[in-house]
Amino acid sequence: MDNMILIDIETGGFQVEDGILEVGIVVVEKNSIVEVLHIGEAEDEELINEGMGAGYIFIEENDIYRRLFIDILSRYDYPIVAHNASFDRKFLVHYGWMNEEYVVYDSIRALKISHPHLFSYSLGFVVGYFGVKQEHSHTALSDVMALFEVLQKANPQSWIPLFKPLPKKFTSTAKSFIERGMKLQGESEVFHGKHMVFTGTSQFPRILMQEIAVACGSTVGNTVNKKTDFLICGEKVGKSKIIKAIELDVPMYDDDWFIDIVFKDLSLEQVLTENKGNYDGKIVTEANSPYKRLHEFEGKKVNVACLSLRMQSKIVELLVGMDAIISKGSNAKNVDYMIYKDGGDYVMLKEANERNIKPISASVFNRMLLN
DNA sequence: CCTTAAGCTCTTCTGAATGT
DNA sequence: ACATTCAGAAGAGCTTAAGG
Repeated sequence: MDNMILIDIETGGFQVEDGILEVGIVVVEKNSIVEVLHIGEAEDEELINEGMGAGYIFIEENDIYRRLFIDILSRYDYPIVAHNASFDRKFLVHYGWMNEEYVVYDSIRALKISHPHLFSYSLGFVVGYFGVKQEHSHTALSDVMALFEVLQKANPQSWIPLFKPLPKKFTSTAKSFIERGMKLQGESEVFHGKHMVFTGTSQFPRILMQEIAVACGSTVGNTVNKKTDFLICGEKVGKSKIIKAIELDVPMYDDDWFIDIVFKDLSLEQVLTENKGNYDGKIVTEANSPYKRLHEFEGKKVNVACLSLRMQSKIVELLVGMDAIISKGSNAKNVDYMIYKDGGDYVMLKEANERNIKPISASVFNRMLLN
């Protein structure tokens, strides 16, 4: 993507009501920066490099700044790119700084496609992975400049725009009820000897609709034929079944008609079932692993500390595969290497040199595995 | 020829994970 | 807290083969 408007905002919190403190903007044309703009009003100069908007006043309702931003968008009209763009978009749309129709791309998504095997895609991590120098992280302009550098090095080719925010999904009580499992109660002969076929989606899953029909004395088929007495139609009906029903003069009713009749005699009882969950750790064999085996860790003691649990277990798994000896905890002294979280400022890091420990950030380790 | 059901494909739904 | 993605599961339709 040749032209884009990179942005980053710092806010007062996670919710839109928490307001906007800083906006950083970098306009890019053909891989070069053509305009840089920082919108923010410092209240305390000493705090402004602390990050997360510290030292700045709230500007979300300031019309001069809002116009400044809108002006940039109208002058360039390039797509907006941000790291976790939906977050920035939510704030900017809420305060009328941009229209929700404006085309927005998420750089995390693009980086996931171009570099699929990173441990993390947070800005801090990718900055480390691509060896970008950044002094003041979590300040709007510094972050957006760092994002520019990262994108220069990563050069992602696949950009998929964010969609417009979707309205909240409608979930009826009936629907959430059925998701936990149902048991049919009562007896009925209301459809005794009949043969019926269902099409489309209904308030209840097809299998339950069929079960209800059977409980009422009916038989159930999958295709309409001359034995069929009724075709029960929900939403999004099957074309072929409708055509066949018209052809064979089979009466068609909607699913409400069916439900009204059967629930005069029957009732549904909720049955609690366990959520199965569908997450099973994938088995990664050495043959299909994207990561290299690094022989320099073989038989060495490696300390892993101050990492997120997910990243720690990933790194430990890889190191164990390399026959390294793992030490956990943040006070290991007698080790050969330590792998630490990017951007962390740890006591052990400072002492590493005099203890003859080689420190490696998680992003650099990630890079070693993929090079 | 007719009916049934298995098997395939496509879509929708879901929980978990992840970012700020 | 919330939006979003991901990947697997489930739902539904269509096609086809088998059997009467």
